[in-house]
Amino acid sequence: MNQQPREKILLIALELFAELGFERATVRQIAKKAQVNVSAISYYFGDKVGLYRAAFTEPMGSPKDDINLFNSPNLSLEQALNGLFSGFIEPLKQNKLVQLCTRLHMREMVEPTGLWTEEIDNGIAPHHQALLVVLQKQLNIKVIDDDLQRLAMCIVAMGVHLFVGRDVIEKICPQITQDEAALKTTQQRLVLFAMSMVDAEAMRRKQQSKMKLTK
Amino acid sequence: MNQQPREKILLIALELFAELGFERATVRQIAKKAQVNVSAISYYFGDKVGLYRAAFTEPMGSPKDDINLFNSPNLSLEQALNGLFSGFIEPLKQNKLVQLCTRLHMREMVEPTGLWTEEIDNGIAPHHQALLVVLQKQLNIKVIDDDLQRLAMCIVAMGVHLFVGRDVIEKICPQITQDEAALKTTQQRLVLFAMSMVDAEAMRRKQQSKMKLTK
DNA sequence: TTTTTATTCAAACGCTTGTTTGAATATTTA
DNA sequence: TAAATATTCAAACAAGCGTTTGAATAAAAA
Repeated sequence: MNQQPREKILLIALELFAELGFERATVRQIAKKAQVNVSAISYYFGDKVGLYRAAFTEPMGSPKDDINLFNSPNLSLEQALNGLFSGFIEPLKQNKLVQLCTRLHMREMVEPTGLWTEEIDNGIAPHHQALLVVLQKQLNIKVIDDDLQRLAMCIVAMGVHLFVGRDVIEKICPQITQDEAALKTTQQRLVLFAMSMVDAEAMRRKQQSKMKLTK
Repeated sequence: MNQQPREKILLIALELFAELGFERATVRQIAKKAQVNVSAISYYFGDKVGLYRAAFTEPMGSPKDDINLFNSPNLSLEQALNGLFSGFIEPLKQNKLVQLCTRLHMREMVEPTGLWTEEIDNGIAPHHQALLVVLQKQLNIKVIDDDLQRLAMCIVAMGVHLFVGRDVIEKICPQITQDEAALKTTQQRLVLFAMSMVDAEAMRRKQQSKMKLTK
């Protein structure tokens, strides 16, 4: 019976950290809701930071697999973008735990506790790099330049906004994420828009090089 | 000499609230940095919440003017989008105070204290509505539907991401927002991408209605 | 069973928080 | 100048925080 209270604390902590943030969520509150004594937290996790770290790290499986969703060499641009955006869309329809995890991660963006910089290095930066390579291939560019960075950033922005702008979306247009059908359509639109952006960038580069030649 | 200490407290509070958030920024810290006694805060603002409210509200002028940047009836789509995105880009190059205000506002998105919902109603929703009307005109649509909402949301997402994704941008591609020239180019790209998205949506609608006819 | 280990618990600790107090000082008003 | 008002200040307050304690209890090992 070692696992039971520890896991219970961990889940409740995840909930409260995600909902309230690190400071607002108190250890007494967590202990009470998890129906354990306050000291159980120190007992199992050392201190509050240790608990936060565990809640932030443990529930999520290793995220190394899903990078292949848009990284595989023989993927079309549309397939790659679908893989990219499904990474944003899927959590929105999956179980509560995943939602809590993502919410906690989003929280780290504005309220960095230090784990966020690790997350950028280990999670986001590789993803972004993979996307850059996909776009680089698609646009047939030799070196990754600032404009490609801009394109990539704008593409991921649409996915990120589904989480970060959740409050706004729920107030202004909750329909677009309310159920699985709506989310599916939303994903299709994201892919469509991203592809149109890639096209626009390709066109712009063509015109730019033409301008250089005539000059 | 009534104004001096009050304004000083207000500015320091804005800085610390923006940097640390409401909880982490303590009144003692604010008082010390503003070189006033702790009780001066209660004296001028009642309590910490009152100070936060003042720091959140007072420094920003009324935002009713800039909605016309993309709302005026005789604007082209490109002009309207330029107006929209300049609202995101300008703060990034303007003085520190505006940056602090926007950072504080962004903070409210993830760490809502209640002022955020007001902000959505009074600031964001009207802007979004205005954008919807612009897009509606451009696409020649009778009623605003979910897909138009998706388009609008994706467009603003690119602007929002410049603030929300600041940490990521500064780690992965700081060049795209580092100086005024880079920001100018970034704004141009945002407009370009947004227009391509509008085009894509127009095309999609055309094909969709064609599909319906043939069916 | 006895011993050892693991877990729970109420209580307390030290610290920081936001806020208040009441006297001291500066400023304005009469 | 004298009275009244506005502002500053060090000190204290109660409350909540994360954490620790040491005894009580449960579980496992001998």
